[in-house]
Amino acid sequence: MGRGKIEIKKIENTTNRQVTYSKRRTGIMKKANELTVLCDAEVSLIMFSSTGKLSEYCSPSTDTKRIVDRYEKVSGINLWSAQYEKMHRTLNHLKEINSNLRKEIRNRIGEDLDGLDINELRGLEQNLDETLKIVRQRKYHVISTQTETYKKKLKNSYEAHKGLLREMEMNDEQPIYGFANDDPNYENVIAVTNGGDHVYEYRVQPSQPNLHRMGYDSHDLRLA
Amino acid sequence: MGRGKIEIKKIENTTNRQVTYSKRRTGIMKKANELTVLCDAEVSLIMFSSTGKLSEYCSPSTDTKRIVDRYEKVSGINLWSAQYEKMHRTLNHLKEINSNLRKEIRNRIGEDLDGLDINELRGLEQNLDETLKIVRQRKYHVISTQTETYKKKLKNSYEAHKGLLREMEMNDEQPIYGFANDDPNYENVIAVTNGGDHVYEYRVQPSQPNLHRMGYDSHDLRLA
DNA sequence: AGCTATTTATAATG
DNA sequence: TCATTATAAATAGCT
Repeated sequence: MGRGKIEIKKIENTTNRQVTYSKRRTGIMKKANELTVLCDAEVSLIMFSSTGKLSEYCSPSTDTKRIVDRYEKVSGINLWSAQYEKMHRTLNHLKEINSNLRKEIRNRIGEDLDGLDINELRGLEQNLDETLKIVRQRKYHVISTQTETYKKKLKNSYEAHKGLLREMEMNDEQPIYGFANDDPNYENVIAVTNGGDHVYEYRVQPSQPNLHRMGYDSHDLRLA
Repeated sequence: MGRGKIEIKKIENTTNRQVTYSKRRTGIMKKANELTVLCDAEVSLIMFSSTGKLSEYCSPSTDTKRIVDRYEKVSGINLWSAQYEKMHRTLNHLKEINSNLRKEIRNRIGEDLDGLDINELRGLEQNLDETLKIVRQRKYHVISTQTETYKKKLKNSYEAHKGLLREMEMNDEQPIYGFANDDPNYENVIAVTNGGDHVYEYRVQPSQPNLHRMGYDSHDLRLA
């Protein structure tokens, strides 16, 4: 429909193409609107020119989002909402799990115990008792491992020192620095480093037990 | 463009409207395709007739989802993906929290202690110790409350019995059933009910401490 | 669904 | 980009 018939294939002349795009874009939008009004239809028309420019028509009674939603439902083609729904369910599931986890932790720091019956309380008590034993075991293990390390370091230090002294004695036969005897009891030195168990028991005791002020980090128990 | 000019307003005759819809639908889809080919454009056209029937055109080089995604990006109008992105971030955040909560619970049941340093172990130990005290306190409170209730019930029972006996005595002056004396020690009866603390301490001891087999429910600690 | 008179869209041009 | 116009294309009314 014009001064001459044209073949339907890409217009290679850029200017020409853009002019044609502009004219036909207007035309198709007019057609879309006429379809909407005459036939009581809902139409969504989205166009990108070859330069990337966006043009849009949508029936005034609705909006693009609703059309696309309806399109998804009717076509069964799954653009987003199914994924979205699934994610939403996952999200709520996770929230519930987290809420339960927080509740359990609260119980395990001695809060919200009112909801537990006598059997649950007994179970929790025994459980805490067992855990306490395990934690103490672990603590003693760590302490003794550290102590062994210190002992070895100190022993190495002593051996090195003794070696240096011998070297000096060999050089001028006049020892100046050295231990009082040849068999120094470095176990005694270590005893000070090791101290006693009470050293490790030192803690600030808040009047209200509050994990957040303590060395062992508790995660925020409020709901996210 | 037809035998007569028509006004652009809703066609009230249903048959007529549907015929016109069908014709113009074909027309606009042809236009959309011509625009795509001639001008190298991307076009998405979604139509719903007044009867709810869906028709669609989309440029062959792409698909509706990609067009709508691009539409969202370019227009800044937020149909799905922004919400989707936001939800995705929330989901990951929740997963992280979940993981941390599980880790904390594992620590609090004596697992995965290898990752904790000596200070954290000490904190955890003290914390568990305090919680244990609170739980025991709560347990004793529940036990004594229950005991009080039992005492009251038993006392009421006894009073009722005594009342009945008096009634019978008044009726035939020949008591048949009754307590051995007028001041029965129902405290003794209760002592059996109450038992001792050891009664409540009864628990199965699994060789490997495992919360799942125990009375106090622990939530599944695997990642969801 | 076809036909065709007529309207409408638009290609070429200025 | 805008206006004009000759012509192609779309389609309203009819069968």
